[in-house]
Amino acid sequence: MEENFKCEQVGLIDELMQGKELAKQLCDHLLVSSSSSSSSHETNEVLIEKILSTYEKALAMLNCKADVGESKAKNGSMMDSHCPLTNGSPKSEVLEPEVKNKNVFKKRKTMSKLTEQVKVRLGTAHEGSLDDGYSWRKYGQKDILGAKFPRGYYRCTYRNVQGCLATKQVQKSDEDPMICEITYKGRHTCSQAGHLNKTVAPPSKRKVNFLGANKHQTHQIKNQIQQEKIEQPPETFFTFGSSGLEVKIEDMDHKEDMFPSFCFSSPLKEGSENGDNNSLFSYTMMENNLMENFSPTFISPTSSDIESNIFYHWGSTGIGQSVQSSESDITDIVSAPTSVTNSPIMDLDFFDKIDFDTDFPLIPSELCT
DNA sequence: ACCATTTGACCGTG
DNA sequence: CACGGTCAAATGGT
Repeated sequence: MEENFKCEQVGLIDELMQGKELAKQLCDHLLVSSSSSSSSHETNEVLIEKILSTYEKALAMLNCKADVGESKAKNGSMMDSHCPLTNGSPKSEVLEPEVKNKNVFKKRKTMSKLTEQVKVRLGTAHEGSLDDGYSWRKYGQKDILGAKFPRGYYRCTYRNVQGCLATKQVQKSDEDPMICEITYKGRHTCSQAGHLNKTVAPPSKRKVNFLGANKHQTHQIKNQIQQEKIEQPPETFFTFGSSGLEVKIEDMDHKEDMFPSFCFSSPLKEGSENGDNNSLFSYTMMENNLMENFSPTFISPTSSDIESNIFYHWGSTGIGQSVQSSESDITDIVSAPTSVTNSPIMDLDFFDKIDFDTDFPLIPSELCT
């Protein structure tokens, strides 16, 4: 048993290391490509394919391991210590693992879609202003047995146009009506997700949530990431300042499908007036389609007057992290109208701002701290 | 007129 | 059969 586990772990590490290396190469390619006209798309594609394949293997191993681990480490002690990947939010008392975990393995069979649950605390904001960067269209509402509040069903706005099958369910918490539990299902295949960094927001109403990072802030980001990754809480609450949104990302199904997550936030240039306000964005990679999801919708640079950072976290738990942010930032983050037109700023520039080499802490030691 | 939301009906699953 | 999820007609807002 132990042997098996170690073997798998080694294999996993190999795959992930390889993935990291390939990602790095791809990054280099992209950087070169952006300057030279003769960009070798083919090479890039090959790299991407390799990366995807690598992660597929790694995930397969993880899934396999999870199967093994379940019976043996029922209490999660072993998994906890060895691999948060399989237990990102250890014993979260907030979660109702009963429902979620019960069918973990069953789910694999019936559920090709991934799910991710997020808790959002609503401040002054109402449900409608919950914005995760995607545009959703409500298609149903249902009273749920035993729940005080009805559950709202949303699907991607671009479902019909682009065949994007992402959906989410929003339900207010029984205990605290100010808390919304959002369950994401499926992944975005629409342009919102398909572009590495384009903000593809609906024309008006909806807003997107990311602020671009300045190049020189990369170091700062690195440092913060390094610090934060050490003390990453099993669960994290985020607050959307002016809107009063707090987001808590809980790892759920990623117990079986653990994917790296990105966390983009917009810290204030210099300590905010309200330091207690955090903003966040976390995007969890789903399935194996890395690139497809490698596209948290970015905030409109309309807030270009505000320096901001993008934090991403290639985490092991799928849990986002919070970062300080100013109220004004948050306002922008939550409500800044965004359009495709002003987003190109983020195009590929995003990668310029990221040093794959060091910023992608996709290293085994992190995967299994 | 177009688009998003609402809401009762319908359907699949356990 | 009950429940959760989805459909689609009706409704409302712009």
